[in-house]
Amino acid sequence: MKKGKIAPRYDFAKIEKKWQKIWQEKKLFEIKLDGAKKPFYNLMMFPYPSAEGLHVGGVYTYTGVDTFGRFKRMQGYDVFEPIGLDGFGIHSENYAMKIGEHIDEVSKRTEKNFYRQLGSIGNMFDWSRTVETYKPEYYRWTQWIFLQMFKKGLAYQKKAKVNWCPSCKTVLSDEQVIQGQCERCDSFVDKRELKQWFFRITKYADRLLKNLDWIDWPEDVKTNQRNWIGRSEGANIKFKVEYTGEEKSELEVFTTRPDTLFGATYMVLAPEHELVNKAREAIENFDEVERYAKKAISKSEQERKNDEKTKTGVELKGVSAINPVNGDKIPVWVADYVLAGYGTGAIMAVPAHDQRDFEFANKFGIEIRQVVAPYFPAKKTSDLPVREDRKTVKRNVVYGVVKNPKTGKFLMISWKDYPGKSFIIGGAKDNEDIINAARREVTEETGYANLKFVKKSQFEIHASYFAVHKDENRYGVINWVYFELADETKKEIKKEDEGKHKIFWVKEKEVDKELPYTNYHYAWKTLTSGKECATDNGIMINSGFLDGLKTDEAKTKILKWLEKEKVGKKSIDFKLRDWCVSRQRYWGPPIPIVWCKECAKKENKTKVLFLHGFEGNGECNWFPELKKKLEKAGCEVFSPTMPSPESPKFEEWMNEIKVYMDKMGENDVIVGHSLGSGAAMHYLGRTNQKLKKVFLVAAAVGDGPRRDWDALRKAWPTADVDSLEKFWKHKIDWKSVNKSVLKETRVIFSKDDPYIDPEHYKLVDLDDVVLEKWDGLKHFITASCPKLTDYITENIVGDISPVAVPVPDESLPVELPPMENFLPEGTGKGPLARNEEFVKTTCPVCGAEAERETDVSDPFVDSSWYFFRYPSTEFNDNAFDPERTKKWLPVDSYIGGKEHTVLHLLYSRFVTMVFKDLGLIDFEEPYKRFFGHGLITKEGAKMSKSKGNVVNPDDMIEKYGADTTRMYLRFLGDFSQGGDWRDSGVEGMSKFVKKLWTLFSELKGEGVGLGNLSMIDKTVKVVGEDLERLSFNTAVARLMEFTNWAKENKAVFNKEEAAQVRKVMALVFSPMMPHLAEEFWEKIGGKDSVCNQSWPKYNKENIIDSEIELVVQVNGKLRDKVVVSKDVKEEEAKKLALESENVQKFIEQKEIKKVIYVIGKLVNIVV
RNA sequence: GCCCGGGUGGUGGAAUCGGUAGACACGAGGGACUUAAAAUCCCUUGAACGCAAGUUCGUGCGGGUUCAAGUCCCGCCCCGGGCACCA
Repeated sequence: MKKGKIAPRYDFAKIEKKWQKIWQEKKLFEIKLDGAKKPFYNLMMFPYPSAEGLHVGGVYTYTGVDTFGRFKRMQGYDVFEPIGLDGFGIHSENYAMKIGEHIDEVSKRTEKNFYRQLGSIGNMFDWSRTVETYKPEYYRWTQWIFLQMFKKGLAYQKKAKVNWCPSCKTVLSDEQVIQGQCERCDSFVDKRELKQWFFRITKYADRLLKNLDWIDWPEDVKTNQRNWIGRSEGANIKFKVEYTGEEKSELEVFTTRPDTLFGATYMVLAPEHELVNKAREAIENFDEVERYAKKAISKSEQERKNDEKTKTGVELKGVSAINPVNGDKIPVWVADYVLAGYGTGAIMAVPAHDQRDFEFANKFGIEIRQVVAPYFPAKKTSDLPVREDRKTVKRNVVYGVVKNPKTGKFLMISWKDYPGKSFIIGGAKDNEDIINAARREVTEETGYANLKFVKKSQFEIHASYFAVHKDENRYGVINWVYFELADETKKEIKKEDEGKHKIFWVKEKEVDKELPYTNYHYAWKTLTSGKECATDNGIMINSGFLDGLKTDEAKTKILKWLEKEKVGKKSIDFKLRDWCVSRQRYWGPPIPIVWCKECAKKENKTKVLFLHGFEGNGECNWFPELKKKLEKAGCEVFSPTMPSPESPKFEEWMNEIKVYMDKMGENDVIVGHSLGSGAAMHYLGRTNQKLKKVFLVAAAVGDGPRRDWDALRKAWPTADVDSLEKFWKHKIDWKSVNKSVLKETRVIFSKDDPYIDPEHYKLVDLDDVVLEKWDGLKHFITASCPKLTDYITENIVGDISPVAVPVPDESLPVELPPMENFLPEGTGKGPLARNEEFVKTTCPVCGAEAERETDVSDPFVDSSWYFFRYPSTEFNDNAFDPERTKKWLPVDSYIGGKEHTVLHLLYSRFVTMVFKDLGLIDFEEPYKRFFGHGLITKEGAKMSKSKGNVVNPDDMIEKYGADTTRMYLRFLGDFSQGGDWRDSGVEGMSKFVKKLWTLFSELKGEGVGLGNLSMIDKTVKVVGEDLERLSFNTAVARLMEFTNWAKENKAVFNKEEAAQVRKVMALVFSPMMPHLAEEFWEKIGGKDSVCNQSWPKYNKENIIDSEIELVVQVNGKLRDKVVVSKDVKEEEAKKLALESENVQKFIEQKEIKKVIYVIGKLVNIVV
């Protein structure tokens, strides 16, 4: 360096500010979306900013995406790189709660700070098109999407068990529950049954799965999605169920292994299964069964987690199922290892071939029947494979396994011409007892005579191989028999057998190592572990017409049979559940639904069932009057006459009630009079039927002993009091009734009722019960009773559940009202329910007073479509403009963290498919290419505030500048794997950048000329390739090599060479260090901006060196290197290699077997 | 338990199709410049043996295929992430 010409200091702060200002002023990154010739949508995952500011992990992603985007821009694409933020949601809300501020204020501050930080990292964001989910301009369209879903039947409400954190007093989404515990406070979550809104994503399960076959995504991400969707192919099979001697009903199961049907030895129902109650009369141990089922259902997540390992269950005594394939009667159990929500909530258990069934059967001593034999066909690498041209002979084979209890060692044998050691193998004649056969073989071959039988396999193994000595294929049915040596007495071995084999005693641990074939390993494993449960494919045995088939063939055949016999059919099940989008929180888009009672009344279809009493009928008393009133109000009324009302039979009445109840549902009502009331209670106590309300008029529901039946007989000589008494004395299951009546029970009685003592009503054991004590109406046997009929009509019609009316598209958005107090209360309703002004509204259809839905939607809904909005932010008539969307979507490159690869990607794919089905777009996969990057850690540990090892991007940018930070982040590891942040690493990078800065001004071109600039071509080529496949760390390494080369030769370059080096330097560094590159570009007098330049071209010919280094190996080991011309002939190369001095040492006096030449790479001499 | 990643020097990490293992860095050691330090520059740096040329070993462990294995196959171990009684 010449004296006095010291290069100016690298003042990154000044340079970076300067260029950021210029970019903004020139609007360089505000792409003209309509005019773009080569649109390239460069998308990063929607930031979910924390109020604490940008995380260095965020910088890692965004600058990585930007480096790729800038490279694409230099390749001539019109790169659109939008930014926005996903600000709604529980995380922001919780943070605001924690610091005791209002979420609204916090969000404003967060947004400002976040955008400021993002402005400093040097990305080419288009700041004219930001999107924030909590702005009404945006969530208006989120709500609009909800409405389209609703209108298509894809959004619906249902009661569902949701995660409830007792400490946070709120509902949690599945992803906030980690191993049964609340993500925030670690309390164990409960399950609460609440009405929730759902999106019917399951309808798209097949499509979501199938498209994975062709979209350009990393395999691991696709696998994750496949597992989440969880498709399993199998069959639904119907089993007849018998109890109390008759065939009563059917039980349908789902199985993925219909081929194992012959091995089903019991059935298992989920505790919630309806058959548990349906068959209650027949279940001999119903109390026990019920106790078990109820306990299992009410188990908390914590208990479930604790009990997971142990299998529990109760048999339904008196109930059995009939296996359709062989007519076997098999027991039915209820157990909580069967889940109500999957398949049909019931299984056929095949303990021999399912791990869970196996454990269960072992515990409860249920038969285990093997129907699949593990199959081991010989492979070329071990035994000899079957020869098609030879006959096949079946052979029963025994493996005699002998242990010497004194030494703990096992007896093994080795044969000539036979690899490894084995157990004592022998054949058994067809009728021969397997134990005797094994005993005989052991004694014949080893001489040991006193063997104590321990156990034999429950399980046979099949193997096929070609037996050379017999010139035939053998098909072995193998069983093992396990003995212990009683003593070491030996008999003499036959002369002819002597010398053919040797015997050994081998330690238990080493037995496995000695065994040559997989079938031995398998046998040994089952023997030592006791787990004779084969879940893999194999050959069918003990299975009638399936015998001998392989698993796949057997599946096909049994499916055909099931369909032919009409007892089953192919069926596909998914693990994917519908997407719960309700949140009982404040900070989200209100769900745009209005609940209207008037509309409900207009379309009132409430069904009402009248149940008359003893000696009554469907048209008796005040029934006709009530019927008229109810029908006028739109109700559908059933008023049947029960079988023989004058001598009522319990069973007959139950069956008759069922006929009507089967037509009724959750919004319907029963009106019972006298004994009819009692009948209703009995019915509801015996089924899972759900009803809205029950009216019990002059109810006959009390317990028996209080009644004086003899007195009644005397007072009422014409009546069949015997029959009445019998009916009356059945016990009512109040708990079950409570579950059935969703809203309330109204009991109406008169104090002067001659038949029912008012004391009876104290026995009504219900939760929500309204007692109406009236006077002077006796037993309500009167043709007209306006007081009663008006009361009931008003109560039914006035209490119709409102219907969901969608807010009209043009009334959107339903704005989130400002609320001083936005905290959740834990009542199961969101904070919006407290805001009367918000709740009270008018129905958009009928104009009547109505109430707004108070749930808000899941933030995942917001982020499932944001990329549609970016290109269309200026359009206010639709969520996204069709033309714009056609031009810019699907997204060309989507980059984001792997942690979101399941839910977010799946949801946005689903929403895109719905858009397609709505005719809004003509593609159904939103992302052409997805790339999941890894996470960065700090010195090997996860960054977290509590550990105090968080890297603050602001600090880094202040200390080292954005360019150096960007460069270091690119260098610290493979983008897909993530990397480890080291402070010393940034320091090193900082030194490198300073060096580069100095070098750039030192390249003055005052030398004589280097003559060969092929390094430039190589760098341009390789760095370009690396950037294309997002291999940033190697690209940085190449750039460093290039820099080192330039530094070494800085004094040699002539003027022209130096100029070329400087120009390339500005260009190739620009995707990673955009500010610095702009500065370089300006220094060399470049026009325009460096980011508008093309990626440099390289000359292929310059890259190929005229001379190459050829590696010379002897037996694959490096011995020498020779320099040869690039187009050296094979002969010449081999000759040169053999002549090499060092090679001579290794090949002299040895025979050269072979010389291998790999073109342009190496010569390998085999001696 | 199941699924998906991963395991390479003192450290972060390269090695794209089975073909020179350790690119590029950090750190460390030695040296130069300096009164000194910082900064900068130069050299060494997988291990063992050797004055050296060089040789042997070496990519979690044990086998195998191959002229040749970090890379492919079989069986394990460990770490990280996800799912978890899904029939």
